[in-house]
Amino acid sequence: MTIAELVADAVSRLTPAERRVADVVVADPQGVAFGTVAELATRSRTSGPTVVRFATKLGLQGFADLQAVAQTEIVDALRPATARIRERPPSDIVAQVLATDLDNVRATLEAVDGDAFRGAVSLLADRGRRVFVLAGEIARGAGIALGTQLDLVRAGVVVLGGSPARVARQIAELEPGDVVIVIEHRRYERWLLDVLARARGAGAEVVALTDRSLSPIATDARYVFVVAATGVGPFDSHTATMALVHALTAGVAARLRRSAAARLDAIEHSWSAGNELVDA
Amino acid sequence: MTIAELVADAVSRLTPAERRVADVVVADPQGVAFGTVAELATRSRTSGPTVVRFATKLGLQGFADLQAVAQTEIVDALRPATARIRERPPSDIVAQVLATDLDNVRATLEAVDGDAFRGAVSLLADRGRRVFVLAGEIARGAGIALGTQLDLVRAGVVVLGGSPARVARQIAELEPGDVVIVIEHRRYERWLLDVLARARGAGAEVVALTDRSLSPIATDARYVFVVAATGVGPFDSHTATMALVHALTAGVAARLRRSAAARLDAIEHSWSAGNELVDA
DNA sequence: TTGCCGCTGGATCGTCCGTTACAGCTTCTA
DNA sequence: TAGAAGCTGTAACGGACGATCCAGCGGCAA
Repeated sequence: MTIAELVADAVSRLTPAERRVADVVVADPQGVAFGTVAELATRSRTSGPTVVRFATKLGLQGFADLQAVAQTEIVDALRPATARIRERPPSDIVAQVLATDLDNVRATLEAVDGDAFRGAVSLLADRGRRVFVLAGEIARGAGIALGTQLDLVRAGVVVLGGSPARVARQIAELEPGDVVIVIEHRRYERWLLDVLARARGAGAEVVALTDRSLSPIATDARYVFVVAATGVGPFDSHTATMALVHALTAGVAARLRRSAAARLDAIEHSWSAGNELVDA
Repeated sequence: MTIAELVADAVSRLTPAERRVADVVVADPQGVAFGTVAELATRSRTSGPTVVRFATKLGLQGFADLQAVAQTEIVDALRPATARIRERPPSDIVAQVLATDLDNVRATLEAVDGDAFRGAVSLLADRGRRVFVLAGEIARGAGIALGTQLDLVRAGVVVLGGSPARVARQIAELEPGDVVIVIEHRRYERWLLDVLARARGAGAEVVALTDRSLSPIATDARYVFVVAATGVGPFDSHTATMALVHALTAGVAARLRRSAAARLDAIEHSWSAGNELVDA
């Protein structure tokens, strides 16, 4: 039962003063959810008792009940399409993924702070700094996508991975000012945290893509981007991570326009010389 | 300033009990907006004073301030998403990626044919068939994501890659009925087409994720999924590919529910035995 | 004009809230 | 091992809240 419906049912039994309360309530249910009796009384130019009587006329116990209804209404409205879809029998997985990932992408990119984005792009586009991509097992796909694309527009990109020994060797080359971009979700892999700590100790600038702002990954990171990763199955979704990678690489490419074009041309030339691509 | 941002800024200065409060607050900002100090204290297994101290550590006057921030956040969130998108300047790359990738995901998943999806899931969930993931340089990130997640729910998953010799050796093991899932966009890599032809010759069932229905990848494939890959920068977007991977793995996990759970438990057990994950 | 009835808001009550002071406890340090 | 510093919850306080009581007011019929 929404507030509007409750009011509509009771409106014929309301006194003039109560009707003024009803007007205010219907026009601004948020005022009921967050406000007090006194506030509502003032806004409707009535009094506390009138507001309480209005609530009881709707069939509720008192103002507290009315407030609870208003709050429930807001929570329902806030619940993303995801939650509503999830309540249905999971017969159509594709539809669920569609709703979930649209929410994920929207939430993730809307949460991106403009300054942080520009800052991260600047770091990644600075050819004086090398870039180390550090991703856990489950985020490795996104990490490799990022590494691959960055590598196409600038030199000095290293995707950390393989054996611990190999990672140690790779990280040993890190110099102060180099960038570590780390992608990892909760249940953080220990080796990854170790490598990250070592990199920080060596003076690396850290850019973090993670699923919670409170993650240990985000601690002391220069820039943090929180990724929405709600998954339909047993796993997190990495769709939003990929969208963020898309944004970052597009940003870097835009920043490096001239030199990136030259680099792409060179790569292109090398490919066609080897006849390694088919255009069909 | 959102609550998540405030918390992120202060998290390093928080005590353990305060951090428990932070977890609850970040996980459920609505609880702050509508709830009370006592409620938050109970839910975070702390006390009233700890909750208040937490609020002051965020730079606020007290809990009342924190609640006001939470309420503002809810009011903002209630405004339609389109209004928020339009607040960004059109030059903003993040906004462009948001619009583009939302379209990509929607177009891709809406174009998925139900029968093809069920058929592909059946193939991938058939533990009698091995699964070979074949992805080009550009799509390797998505391929690895698919391979990693499939590997968590079933055995016999191989991500083809590395040197041509290694791929040749891997593909030599392919038996009729095995599944090759290929992910590649236009300007197809020659070696990939070669491998694909060889696999088909060996009796593989082919599932293709590609950017055009007329692609050589799609020819003679058992099931084809066309991915929308419009990119903002110089590169294709792989966001929609990731969404499709999400759907496929969720489908396979649902189909293999029992055995997948057992396999996940075993993997989980192995992880925790090695103390390789950090939960914080 | 008088008496009645229902509408309305001021005044008051009890409760619960957020806040603060303080003491017990743990954990480092010398 | 003794001491100090910091973390944490209990207890108490002041204030604000919703609910209730009841007097005043206006409209209406006789």
